[in-house]
This record gives sequence, C-alpha cells and structure tokens, in this order.
Amino acid sequence: MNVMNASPRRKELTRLAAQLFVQEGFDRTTVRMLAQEMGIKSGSLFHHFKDKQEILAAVIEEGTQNALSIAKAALQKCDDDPEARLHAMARAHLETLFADRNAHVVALFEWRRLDPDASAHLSHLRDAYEALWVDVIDDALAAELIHGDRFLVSRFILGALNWTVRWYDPSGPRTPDDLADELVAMIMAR
Amino acid sequence: MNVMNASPRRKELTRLAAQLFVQEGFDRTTVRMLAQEMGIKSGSLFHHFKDKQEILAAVIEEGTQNALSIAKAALQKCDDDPEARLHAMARAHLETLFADRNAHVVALFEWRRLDPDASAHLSHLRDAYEALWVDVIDDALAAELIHGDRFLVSRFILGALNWTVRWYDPSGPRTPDDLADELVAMIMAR
DNA sequence: TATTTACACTAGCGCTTGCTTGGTTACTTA
DNA sequence: TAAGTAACCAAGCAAGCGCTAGTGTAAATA
Repeated sequence: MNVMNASPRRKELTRLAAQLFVQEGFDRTTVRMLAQEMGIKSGSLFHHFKDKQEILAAVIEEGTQNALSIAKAALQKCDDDPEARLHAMARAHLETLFADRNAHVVALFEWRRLDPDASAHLSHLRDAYEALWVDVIDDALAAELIHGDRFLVSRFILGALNWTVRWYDPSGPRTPDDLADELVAMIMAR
Repeated sequence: MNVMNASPRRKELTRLAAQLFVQEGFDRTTVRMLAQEMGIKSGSLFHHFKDKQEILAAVIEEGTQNALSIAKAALQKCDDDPEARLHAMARAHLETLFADRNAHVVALFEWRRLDPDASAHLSHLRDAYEALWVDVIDDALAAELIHGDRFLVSRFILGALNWTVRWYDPSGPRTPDDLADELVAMIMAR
C-alpha cells in the first residue's frame, strides 16, 4: 500500500472514485463498483488505499487543495481594490467548483462520512480556505461595498455559491464567471 | 400494512425516522436502528411502511406539505405590496425550515435516494412550492426592489436560505426572522 | 544475476443488510 | 360473545458488504 503518496495512478483512481461517489453517494458505492470502474478487482483496490474511508479522504483533500491554491492565485493576481478582490474570489470559487465538480460535490455533501481523524485533518484545509473569504468580505464591508453582519453576509454568499452545484448546467448559455458577476452585482450596495 | 394513511402512529414514526436520517444519513440508518428508536422490533416496522423507501418518502412528503401550506398562509396574510411579500416569503421559508428542520434536511440532502416513482410524485409538490417563490420574485423585479436575471436571482436566494441548515444555531442570538430580514436587506436595491 | 517493489489476481471470511414468514396479543365493533 | 383488525414479535433467509490472505508476475534496483 502507498502511504500518503500521490502517484499518478492513485490520482486517477481518486478521480474515478469522486465520479462514482457523486453518482451513487458514498455509502451506496461499493468497493466492487469502484474496482470495476477502475478496471481492477476489488481486492486490488486495497493496494492503493488502506480502506474505503481513505478514498473518500483522498477525494476531498484533492478538491480542497485545488480550491485553496486557485483562490490564492486569483487574489494575488489582482491589486488591493476591495471590489476587484470580491469579484476575483467569487469567480475563483465557481471556477474551482466546476473545474473539479465531482470532488467538490463530495466535499460538500459527503463530509460527514469522514471518520473523526480525517475530518480533523481536512477541517484545517477548509478553514484556511474560508479565512480567505472572511478577509475579502471584511474588506468589502469596510469599503461599504456591501452592508450587513459580516458573519451572516459570508454565510449567505457561500450558501448561494455552493448551492449552484445543485442547479448549474455548464452546457447552458451562462459561464461560471457570469454567475459570479451576477451574484456580486446582486449583493452590492448601489 | 396501512396503505397511504396518516395514522397518528405513523406520523410519530415518521418524525422519529426523520431525526435518525439526519443524524446518520438515510443509507446508514438501518431498519433495526429505526425500530429501536421507535420502541419496536425491526419486523414490526413493515407493518407501518411497505419498505425503507416508503419511510423516506413519508418524511419528505410531510415536510414539503408543511412548507407549502405555511408559505401560502403567509402570503395570504399580507397585502399585495411586493416588498412585504418578499419579506413574508423569506420568513416563511426559514420558519418552516427550522420548525421542521429534520424533515427538510432530509428533503434537501437525501432526495436522490428516492426511487423514481416517489421522486416524480414529490417533485410536483416541490414545484408547487417553488412556483410561489418565482411569483414573489417576479413581482419584486417588476417593482425594481431587486435587479438581475430572474432565474439566477431566485436560485441564489434559495441557495442562501437552504444553506442555513448547515450553520444556523437556533440557540444563538438570532431568530430565523432576523436571518430572513438580513438576507432581504442584502439583496435589495437601495 | 539476485532481490525488491508495484500491482494485480483468486477465493472467501465474518458480518450486516432489507425484508419475509408465521404466529400472538389487545382492542374494537357487530 | 364472536369476529375482525391493528400492532406487534421471534426467527431467520438470501444477498451483499468491507476487507484479508496468499499468490503470481513484470519491471526496477542492487
């Protein structure tokens, strides 16, 4: 078994697992289904992952790491203007969400299936990501771009953004950037 | 077995099932766990419900029916002012969401576990509820209380509201009405 | 060349799952 | 008082579950 490595093979298996977890849900996805999708037998799966839990953790870790680095890059690319940063953050959020949709759907809706250890470890990653948001929103409030309670405002924004995975159709006329811009327009004081 | 009835006993069992489904998730909730929570043996469960699926459907139906009638009542109580209607609808949404939290969490996050027949039946109920929202939002747009694409705006609002079940703590200082008012304030043009 | 490593296989163990069966008990109604 | 019915129970079946043990083999390493 590969301890905590990130071989290309394991990455590919993780990607396939994410897809199945979205289709069927974590609990209904059996190790036999996973193995078949990967083109191997169920026993062989445990050469790559210690147990089924570890596959879930790998999927979520992958997605959250990506989100974090994309958001950081997006924020660095724009100057200190609060409005630009708000736009950039919303765009980055939706960009990751749909570039890596399967992993994020799993992270959003199967988080509770993680065992306590994995959950604790991944919580730090998620907190680091949310800290970026808090920062951006605080600046927007200070600049009076938006109004309201900082806690509530950030929850509402993240809720609206995360919920998009339930209805957004990438083959439709709108791009993720369109969504981001429309949301920011909706909440900005005019 | 009781076919499609709503005996008090069955209603109570449905309530208990909703609680367990939230705690454990539908798939991880076994009929033995359900039975124990209800104070009966697992076999007896199937006197009240045809199968496990039917319990899930009962939970979701109960919650959605409540949401529909509360929203209708709230809208009838206020006059035709678009702003009042928007407030009323947001308040009604959160009122049901937390009065009947378990059922709604199940409806929001376990919907996909429904078999196709139950899903089709319950979709009509849900559509009826969402139609109320579309109506209210159209009026608000026409009155220029809010701006933007009607489709996107309604999705964002429902997303922000539904996501509250993931973070709202009823024992905290804020009431559901506070949340509703703050959200409406956030999206209203000033 | 000898040894290790990575990756896959077959076979199946021990357990849990949703659900069924056949029967009992307590209450209501004719 | 007899019949009917709603609610329950004990026992267990067949299928499916996660995971393990032991083995084979080709490529990389010493």
